[in-house]
Amino acid sequence: MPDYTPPAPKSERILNAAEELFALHGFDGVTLRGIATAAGVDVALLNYHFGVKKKLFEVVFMRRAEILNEARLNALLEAEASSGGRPSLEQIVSAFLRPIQRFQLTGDEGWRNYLALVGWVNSSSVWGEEMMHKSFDPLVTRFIEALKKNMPDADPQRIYWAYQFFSGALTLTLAQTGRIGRLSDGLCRESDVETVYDLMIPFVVAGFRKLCMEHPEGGA
Amino acid sequence: MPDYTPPAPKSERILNAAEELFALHGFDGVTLRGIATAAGVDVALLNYHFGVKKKLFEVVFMRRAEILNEARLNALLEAEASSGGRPSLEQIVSAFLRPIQRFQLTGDEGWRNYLALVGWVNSSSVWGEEMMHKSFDPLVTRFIEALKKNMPDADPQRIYWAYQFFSGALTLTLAQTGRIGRLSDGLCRESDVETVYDLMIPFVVAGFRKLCMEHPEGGA
DNA sequence: TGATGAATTCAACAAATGTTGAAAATTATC
DNA sequence: GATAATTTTCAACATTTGTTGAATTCATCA
Repeated sequence: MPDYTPPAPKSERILNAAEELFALHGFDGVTLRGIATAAGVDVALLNYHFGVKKKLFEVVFMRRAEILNEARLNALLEAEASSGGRPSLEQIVSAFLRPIQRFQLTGDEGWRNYLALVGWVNSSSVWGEEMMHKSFDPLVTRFIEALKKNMPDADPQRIYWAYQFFSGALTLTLAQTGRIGRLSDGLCRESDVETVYDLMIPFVVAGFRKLCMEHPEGGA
Repeated sequence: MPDYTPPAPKSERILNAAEELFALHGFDGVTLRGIATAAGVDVALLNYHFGVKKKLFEVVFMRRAEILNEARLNALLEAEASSGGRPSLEQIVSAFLRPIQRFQLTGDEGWRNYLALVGWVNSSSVWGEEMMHKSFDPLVTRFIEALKKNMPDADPQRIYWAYQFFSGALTLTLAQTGRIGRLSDGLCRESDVETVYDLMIPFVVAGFRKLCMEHPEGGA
């Protein structure tokens, strides 16, 4: 007989339904009534708990961002600790990706939806920028510092660009568009979380090395 | 005194306005009245020329797809011809990217908007899939065949995944989110089309090499 | 039990949306 | 220059949208 007050389940059902629908259709493609129906509550309850629509979206977006940021930061700190402050490129990139994989491997539908949502927001030109900046850029800046330290001779511009390519490769995969499945005629599945990061990490690391650790005149 | 009948300018103004607004806000974030106002025409004209909203979007999306596909195919054919049917990895990747750069370098606002729109659709889970598939996958399949031929010993799965990462890196950059500018504090600008492909090509080529041309047990 | 406050639903609002049919204007054809 | 066809606008429609205030249910606790 636990004596804690269980959190109001309906407000969480709203957030979960909103998470899924926003991930599928984006901000403007979702109606408050659609969320309410999916959550099995009245429309007015959304306003009662979370205010206007945009505020609801922000709550959904921030809810798991902090958890993910903390997991990533811990992974980076651990990599730095276990390497005497000199983590390898693989370790840095892995610290950025493996926590995501861990959350996906739990099978939690919510995390899958959330990560697809991040993929969506990251590619959304107008107001995705503000939200990505506020919720992720502090941590990203920390990772980029680690990259700069790992490659002190690299042109910072190249590190930023390599990160941009890295970020694009990641977020497209998170977005769960199903395109690679169709393109490969079922040979590859985006849901194959077990192996995708085993491929993404070497791909990205090789790109970083080429871009940041070789001189431009390095050969054909 | 030219005797050709000039194409109805208003229907093109509609397409251009729609192109820009869809690229900025996505399908559901744009209203027909917003497009009509931006184009300086009446709302009903959109239905008259292009039918329902989704049809208008498809026209916008297909309009430049064929041009881009043709330019890319020609670039690939040229690379194959100039190499005796054995283009290098750099040549294949360049044939995929340089035509995009060429269109961007013309300074044509329409192409910039269109390419941002492609970036948006590519990351959009639900109905982006169908449109990307119909308009781009035939050409993409052709490129993947060239990649397979270039790396005959590679596991096809790895080629598809490497292409997925490639595609993500490209489309995030096309999406023009402005994020890298903010992250790098103005050091890098997405609009710097002159140099971004000079970096993207070696990044991607190195990733392909690592993933598809080395044995999995290849070293730490 | 009864009273207080929070959580939830009901009903409805004004505004905006996609779409359409008829009228007006423009262009092409003879 | 009259007629037909195309293009464009006008005005309005039925829905849907986000949002809100009042009413109702539920939980807490003296």
